[in-house]
This record gives sequence, C-alpha cells and structure tokens, in this order.
Amino acid sequence: MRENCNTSLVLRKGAWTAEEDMLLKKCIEKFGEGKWHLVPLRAGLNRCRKSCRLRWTNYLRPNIKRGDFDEDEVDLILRLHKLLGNRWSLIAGRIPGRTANDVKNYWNTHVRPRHKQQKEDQLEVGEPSEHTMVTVFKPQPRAISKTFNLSPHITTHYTSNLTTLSNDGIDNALKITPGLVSSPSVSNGKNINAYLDELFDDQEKELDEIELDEIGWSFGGFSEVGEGLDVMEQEDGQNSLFDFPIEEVDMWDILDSNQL
DNA sequence: AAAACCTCCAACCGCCAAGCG
DNA sequence: TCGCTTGGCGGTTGGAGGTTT
Repeated sequence: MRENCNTSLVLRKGAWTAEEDMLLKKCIEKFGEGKWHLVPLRAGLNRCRKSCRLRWTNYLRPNIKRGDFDEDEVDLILRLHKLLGNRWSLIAGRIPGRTANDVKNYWNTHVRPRHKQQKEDQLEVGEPSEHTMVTVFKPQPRAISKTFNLSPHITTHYTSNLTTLSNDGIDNALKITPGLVSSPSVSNGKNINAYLDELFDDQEKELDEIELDEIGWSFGGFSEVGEGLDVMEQEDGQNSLFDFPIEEVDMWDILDSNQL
C-alpha cells in the first residue's frame, strides 16, 4: 500500500515547532540517518516519515548554508542547470552547503522570472529569436554491481557518488549524493572559484573545440562528446554509471521544457 | 494606518525506482 | 516474477513577512 502523509488524521502537518526540531535532531544524532519509517516512532513525533526526512535534509542537517547565494554559487547553478536541467539534487550536490530545495527555490524565484522577462522583452521588440542547436546528454543512472571493480581508472567513495575518471588513477571522485554533501575539493580548503575552475575548465576547453554549440559531460581525460557510454560499459552492459543518449534539440525548447 | 499586492521559502504531494520477501 | 515497502526526487502550494498604494 502506498504510504501517504494524508492517511492518518493524527499526523501533524505544517510548520515544525522548535520542540519537534529538537526531538528529530536528537533522534538522528542517536540513530543516524536512514530508516525513516522508524524515525517518527523513535523521535516521538506525530509526523510522517517523509516530513521528518524533509525537515532533516532541508533544515536541520549540520553545515547547511543559509542566506543569499553568492555570485559563484549562482554561476555554478547556471552552468550546472545548463548541463543537467532541473536535476536539483544533482546540482545541489555540487554546491557545498546548499540543498536541492534551496537551489530549486532560488531558481524558481530569481532565475526563471528573469529569463521570462527577457523573452517577453524580446518579443515586444520583435527580435527574431535566436535558435541555437545544441546536443544534450541525458545521464541515466544504471545499476552498479557490487563486484564491479572500477580500478585502476576509477575509484568510488560509495554507491551514490558520481565518480570522475582520471588517467592517472588518482581518486578524483566528486560526491553528488542527493541532498547535502560537500565536494571534497572544496572541503579540502580550496575556495569555490578554484572548485569552479576545476569543475568546468576541461569541459569548456572541450566545448570550444566543437563546431556547434554542444553541451556535453566530461569525465576527466577520458570523455569525448558522445562516447561517454563506451568508456563506462562493462561486459554485461549493466554496470555503466551513466549512458548518454544524444539528441539534437532546439536550445529554446530546453529552456521552455525547464519552465523558464 | 491599513488594505492590497508581492516575494520567498518551508512543506506537501504525487510519482518513480530500488530492494526485498 | 510479482507485489509491497521505502527512500528519494521534482513540481507545486500555502502562508508569513515585506513592500506598495
């Protein structure tokens, strides 16, 4: 039976009180994250599991960064959104201290209205819209078998991380766990600018070499546009981290489909 | 001063996929 | 193989607080 927060009249909804926050926090500190179905019982909360999980991941979790987004963060969001579309959890995974909800809210309240306005202005002036053909890669997660050995080229942190490839076998994993996980390169003390450079330099160099305005994913030195799948494929064809169906689409269609 | 309007963000909802028996 | 449970995601909404009229 599908669980639904509405099914019980006893369950509390709406804003969380300080007391509820405290109970939830104590519960997670004691038992750790996960087993969300047990959390309401353990914490003594009249909330559904989803509500507890959401409150923790979006608000109570340690190291959550609050307040305005700075320029670097906005820049990173724009770039990542261009690559990933509305994959908020993936985007947030690359922005230390920010949650998927934060990023989504920021996009919906700041970026989307701005773009909408620009489009309207363009229509008023009667400028023909610029249609730019782009190639979009749609990363699709695949199952990774427990026995799959990624070495020597790849190493993983744990199951839900996106791992970058590196020629020299250096552990270059970038965590993109849904929710709040800092990138190691940032938490190691580099500032966000260095992190951004690291993240996009290779990719943009690669993009510069492409005749059309293509947008692609790059995994370290291995990636070539359109060949992501081959790099990761193993014998049974089941264990690639992502495959990359490629399709040519109109840039404005992407923006529209992302509800800009 | 107060009503109307706007902005922003926390929280909810519905759906999907993985895991498990 | 199938059905159920659970975790997680993206889209949407409601309301508190701020701003304008």
